[in-house]
Amino acid sequence: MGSHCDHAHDQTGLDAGEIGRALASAEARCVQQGERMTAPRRRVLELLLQAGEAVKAYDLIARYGVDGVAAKPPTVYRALEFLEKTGLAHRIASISAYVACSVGDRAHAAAFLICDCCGATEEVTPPEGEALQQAATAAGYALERTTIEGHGRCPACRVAA
Amino acid sequence: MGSHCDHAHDQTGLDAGEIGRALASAEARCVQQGERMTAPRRRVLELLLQAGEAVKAYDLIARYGVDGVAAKPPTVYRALEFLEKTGLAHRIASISAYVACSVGDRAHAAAFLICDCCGATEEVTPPEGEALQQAATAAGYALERTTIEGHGRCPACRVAA
DNA sequence: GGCTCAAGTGTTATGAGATAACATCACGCC
DNA sequence: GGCGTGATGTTATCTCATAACACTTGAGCC
Repeated sequence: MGSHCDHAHDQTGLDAGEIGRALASAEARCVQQGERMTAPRRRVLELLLQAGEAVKAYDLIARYGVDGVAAKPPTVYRALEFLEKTGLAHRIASISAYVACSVGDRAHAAAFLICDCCGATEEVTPPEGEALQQAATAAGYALERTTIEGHGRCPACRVAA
Repeated sequence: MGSHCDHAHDQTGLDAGEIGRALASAEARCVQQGERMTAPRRRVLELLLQAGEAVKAYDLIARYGVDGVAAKPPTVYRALEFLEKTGLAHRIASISAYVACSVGDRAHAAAFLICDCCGATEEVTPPEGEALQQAATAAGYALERTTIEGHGRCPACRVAA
């Protein structure tokens, strides 16, 4: 699952216990915000947590059913929309993929480092935030959300190959 | 062309003379770099310059033929790939659209401000891409390219509505 | 000139990503 | 228990992008 190159990488996915705790915590956050953590939303978040890396929407669709039965696209896209809105997941526009949020926070701006070799993703607190905000202010723009994504090679892929 | 909201905006497209000069300059750059500015590449760049804002690939496909005849998708996508490679155009990932480069430079990193109201786009020099570069270095990543896009409301759309 | 080969183009077909529309269901509220 | 809102299931379709392959063009070479 998720190795696009031929050299070894650290396992990034969470174990079952960690996933259980993350799901419980996510559910608590939802309740606190007056949102509902329904079955499809929980299932999609679970799949994202299990993957531990960015996942394509149609991969989530394919993995959705416990018995290998695929979901219908809107089921997954609606869940993703919800998870994004509540800050539990993010869309990575430059690769059209989705990833579970790795900071325990509520809805927030995010930035990513993406390895073009193995597909690993790392969420970083948006370092450009302030600089981009300044450019926006200078141009008279009222900034509402940002897409900040850096592509390159992760430590493991730099060493290998 | 390109007004998504009902209030007035400044015209952003270039006039015919400016487009002609921009095309000539682009061609000169290509020759200098040992690249060829062929007919489909010139036509797609012309369409981007005429639009003066971000354009969807299939809008370019539809507008490609002088007599309203659409191009075939690969024709336009290949031209876009070339224009991006040479720094004459950029893809804006968060809205799956393309825009002519507004800086006379050769291939370079770019950042954008995008108005969610009217679709206007403004290219800004990547606000000290150093911040993201620093985060990458700290995480051990070798950064190769960046996607930096800010969404919000342009000056005109802030005033109106 | 004429050869050769790499880069570019035309064309068909298909793969991948995402959403519109509408019927039905589940839950909180009074 | 009835009502209304939000969520879900389902079908169909739309948008975005590329694979594959045949053909053409143009620069460099002899």
